[in-house]
Amino acid sequence: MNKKNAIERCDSPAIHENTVESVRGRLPAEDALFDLAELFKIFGDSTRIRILSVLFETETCVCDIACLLNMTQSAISHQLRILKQAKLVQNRRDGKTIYYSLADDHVKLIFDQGLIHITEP
Amino acid sequence: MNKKNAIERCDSPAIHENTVESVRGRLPAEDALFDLAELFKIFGDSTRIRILSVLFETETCVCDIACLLNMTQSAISHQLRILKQAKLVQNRRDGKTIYYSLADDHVKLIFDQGLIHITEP
DNA sequence: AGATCATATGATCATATGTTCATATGATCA
DNA sequence: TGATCATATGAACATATGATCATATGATCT
Repeated sequence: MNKKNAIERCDSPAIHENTVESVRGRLPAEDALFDLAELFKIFGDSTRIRILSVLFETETCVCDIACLLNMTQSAISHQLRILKQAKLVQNRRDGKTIYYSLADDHVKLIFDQGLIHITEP
Repeated sequence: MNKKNAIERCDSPAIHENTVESVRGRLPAEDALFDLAELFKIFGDSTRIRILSVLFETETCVCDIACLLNMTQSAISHQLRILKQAKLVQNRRDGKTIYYSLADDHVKLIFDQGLIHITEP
């Protein structure tokens, strides 16, 4: 077995070539993993998590969310924008007021799955 | 009703006092929400997600992970440290080699729940 | 013991991210 | 129409974060 057969794609050549090759074939697509990381990134901020936990209860306007979380309207608005771009929330206008609500049932499922991990010993 | 009864905890006074007060009582504890955001923050990075997706297949040593992901040993080691501190992975030593594996079944459940959201229309 | 291998870690640096401030937009009401 | 209210947004700034580089640690083998 000469050097050409060794896996040398990186500075740390694999120790277990068989394992590496086997696992490589079963990994999810890079794109999916990237998108998944992006999704969790959205959940990975206290402000956004708190906003979502408010919206789990009821649709809420920007102003009320700001009040509930004791933050500025601007900060909340910026984060709502991110949540909306990620399609986790949606909104509707009623006169001057804009109400935000969850876009999706998955959101709560993901949230709850995380909560289980947090609360269990 | 005088001003003292109005909710003025922030620069954006609530429009719907009843809703705000009602929701306030039902929100999860601040600590839990903070921890939850911290948890999702761990998942919110491509490298860590890719590492986890490797470990879903089999326990793997640092070197092999680096090879699989085409990254340096150091970068992987740093991220494994973060995953371990978050108790998402564990490790065992076998001679010079250190094998990492999932610490918890929840990890895959959270991962999969996110994947559902990604893959569904 | 010395050399080597696998991994860990501290410092550094560039980039990403969240909040603030000022201001813009868009709708309602007098 | 002008004033006001609710929300959105751009710029600026401070902090957080991830990769790299150099080096340390810890185990194995001769």
